[in-house]
Amino acid sequence: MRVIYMGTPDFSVLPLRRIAERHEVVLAVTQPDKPKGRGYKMLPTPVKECAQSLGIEVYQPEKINDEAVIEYLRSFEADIIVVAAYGKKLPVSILEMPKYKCINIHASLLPRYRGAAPINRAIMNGDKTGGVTIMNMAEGMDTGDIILQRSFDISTMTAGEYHDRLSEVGSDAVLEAMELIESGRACPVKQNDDEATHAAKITKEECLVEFDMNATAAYNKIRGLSPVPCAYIVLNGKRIKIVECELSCDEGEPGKVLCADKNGIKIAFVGGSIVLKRIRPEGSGEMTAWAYVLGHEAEFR
RNA sequence: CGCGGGGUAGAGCAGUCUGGUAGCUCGUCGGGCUCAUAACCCGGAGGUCAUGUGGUUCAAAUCCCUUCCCCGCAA
Repeated sequence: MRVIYMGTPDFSVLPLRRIAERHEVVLAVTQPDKPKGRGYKMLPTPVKECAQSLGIEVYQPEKINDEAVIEYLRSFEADIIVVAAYGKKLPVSILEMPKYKCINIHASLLPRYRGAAPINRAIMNGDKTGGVTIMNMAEGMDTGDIILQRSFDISTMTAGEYHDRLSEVGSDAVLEAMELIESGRACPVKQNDDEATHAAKITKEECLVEFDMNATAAYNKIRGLSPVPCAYIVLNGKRIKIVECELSCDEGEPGKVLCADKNGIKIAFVGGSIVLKRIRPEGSGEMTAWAYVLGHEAEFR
């Protein structure tokens, strides 16, 4: 099939590669480069980088809902448009454009976790099962009919691990869905809107983990925010991001450091405690919790 | 030139303000104690203090300047 692929972040890279192996990707649409990162350097989006390395033409319109842009897309005469975390809402004129319309890879088991941050939210809520959905795109946010879903256990994953797994599973699923569509065997199923939940964007304020919360909830929150944007605590006045931690049954006065040794830094929460394993102190890179203790002995005596 | 922190032994840090023999904890190597140990005791190795044949000085990790790299914030 002739495919137009639309996507932006890392999540969208693997599906693009896989699709390009089996189909003719005639254009990759991605967000414009923006000055970002330290020193406001202009950085290409991950999808742009990938597309260029594959020799696929890249298109980065500022505004997607624009007559000239839409005409340009139409000129490629694609059979299908595949969208994976593009980052902007598409107008109906694009959704209806190709013969096989637009399909989307969404990182949740719809109708749960429609919206911006399905991966993080699923882990933060302590879900046991997660997965990916391939659907026909509709006007509403992630409301399209479901072509197929793939689910798996996520009860011990971090958001980062879940993200990577979703990217793989999503790649296989989208190829399968494309086969179904091309052979006319796809039978999309309507979503049950009553079961829909919304996965709101993560705010910075949410990343602060306070000691008066339940230990299990804190554990889920930390996993759900790792490795980005990354949960943090304030210990001895310093912000410390938590990359990896474990749950422990030991109890104590919330906020108290129960022990700090080679296993990590154990801090009491409500109804249990959290053992910090790998952390990222402010102004410094990632290190083991024990290494941090060695360099800040006075604080842990 | 968006704001800020940092580069000192394999790891994490102190020392820099107030220049004057390079320190701490861990690891590592050797030895000891022990039924035994990740515990304890003794000893050792390991640094051109990121960079510059830079500036100031009798003397620079420390003060001034150059370049490179890393990180946090913000987007």
